[in-house]
Amino acid sequence: MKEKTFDMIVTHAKTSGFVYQGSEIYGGLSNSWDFGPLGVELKDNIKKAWIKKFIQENPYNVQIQSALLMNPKVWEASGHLKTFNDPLMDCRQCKTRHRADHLIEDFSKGAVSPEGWSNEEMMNYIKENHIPCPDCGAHDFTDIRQFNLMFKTFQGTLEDAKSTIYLRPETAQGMFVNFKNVQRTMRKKVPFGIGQVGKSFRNEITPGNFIFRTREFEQMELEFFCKPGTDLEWYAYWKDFCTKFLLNLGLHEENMRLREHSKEELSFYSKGTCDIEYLFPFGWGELWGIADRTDYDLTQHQNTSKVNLEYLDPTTNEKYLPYCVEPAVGVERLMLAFMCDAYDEEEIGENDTRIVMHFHPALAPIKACVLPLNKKLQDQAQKIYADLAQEFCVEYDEAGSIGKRYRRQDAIGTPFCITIDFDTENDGCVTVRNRDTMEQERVAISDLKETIKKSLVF
RNA sequence: GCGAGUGUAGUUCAAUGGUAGAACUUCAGCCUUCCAAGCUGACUACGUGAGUUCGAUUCUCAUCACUCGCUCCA
Repeated sequence: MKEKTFDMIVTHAKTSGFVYQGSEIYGGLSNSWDFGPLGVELKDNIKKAWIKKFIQENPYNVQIQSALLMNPKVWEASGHLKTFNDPLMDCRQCKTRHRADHLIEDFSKGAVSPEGWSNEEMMNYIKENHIPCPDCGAHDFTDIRQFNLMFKTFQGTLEDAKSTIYLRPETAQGMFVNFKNVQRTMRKKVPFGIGQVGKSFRNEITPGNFIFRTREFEQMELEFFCKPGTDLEWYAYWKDFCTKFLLNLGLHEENMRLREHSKEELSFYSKGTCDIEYLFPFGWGELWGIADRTDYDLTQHQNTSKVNLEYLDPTTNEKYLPYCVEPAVGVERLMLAFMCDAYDEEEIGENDTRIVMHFHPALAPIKACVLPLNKKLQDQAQKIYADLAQEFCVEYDEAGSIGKRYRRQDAIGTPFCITIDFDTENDGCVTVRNRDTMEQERVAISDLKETIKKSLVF
């Protein structure tokens, strides 16, 4: 096996129909990506897998789809308007960038907390105290510039401050504001979870690493509500659940690790957070964040909205705000991990290589490709193709030698190649060739669907 | 946003102050009875804009995009 680099994977994704650069014919748009036919299938399969395991097969959870545009009060309550807003300044000498509030905190060794200060106040403090650049020691900062990580837009046609709204920076708040609706209408008892798959937008200062960090991205989040005191149990449960989910879909264990956040690293609302990390070719990167958010979010919304969000436990008659454990993962990020994990460039024989994407069949964009050994067999082959296409995403290919067609499917991760030969008409069988083992097996046409179906279980 | 670098077919690479060659890919045809065969042919590129020049893909500037680093990352 050849060593795989990130470049190889990115190139392969771009040239084989998984991902295209966004708005490419206009010179692109910074860090935007379009998903090609195969990319959409892969992405959808990942989402379907998540929904299957987290919602459909799970007795506790239901899913919702909340609006991308929400009342701005939501972001006031969640803290996003405050903390998604960074005062940044550059050192003109060494060209490094710093957060003004961090400079003040660090300089005063925590004695001064600039929380709630205006930019002028921070700027004045930095000047009066001659705070140097921590990297080069110079006193030559640019003015503070405010970086808001939320995408702003306007509701209605009038662009004034009153109509300012934001694209959601996470899907989670949709679940919190609908906590009561779901609990009541679905007659849910704590513990229960609300999940959502949907797009979020963040004006990241530094996006990059292909589709790893983008400004527009899709999340799969679960907000799991439980009785205070049982949260740590559930926290452990979901950590384990997410890990197994990835392993069952074929992610290599040696490329995964669980990293518990240190106390200093924890978000202000969180009692415990851990990341499932994946070893990308560019290094370890966060894949799945599992956080014990306590009752922070429901408390915030209850206080801001003045709506009582307490849950009445029907067996004990206790009233309380449930605690919340949140496993949150980005779809594109997961997709990238699966692509990196599946990518392989195999050397077979002398001067012969093939690119293989070893996707789990449930994730593979194309489940099978139907190939007539010879063009004379196309009628039979097309019939089989049409039949399979009713249930699965399959392809038909009659161009080039059989070996070449096998390789084409290997490169996009198709688990099965179904070859129709001159015996097919007599014995009703076809050759099924396995992507991973390259082995061939005679299978009756009537058993094809079952063979494919079996492989999709995870 | 700042600093450094990069920008020629779909991909990987050439050449050149007088508008560009190839390999692979793709497509069509011939051939072909299970792992990138062969033959014939076809499509396709100097990121964009301006300047210098008789003439710019080549030089200059701007712009856009990408890569790396920094700040950020619920």
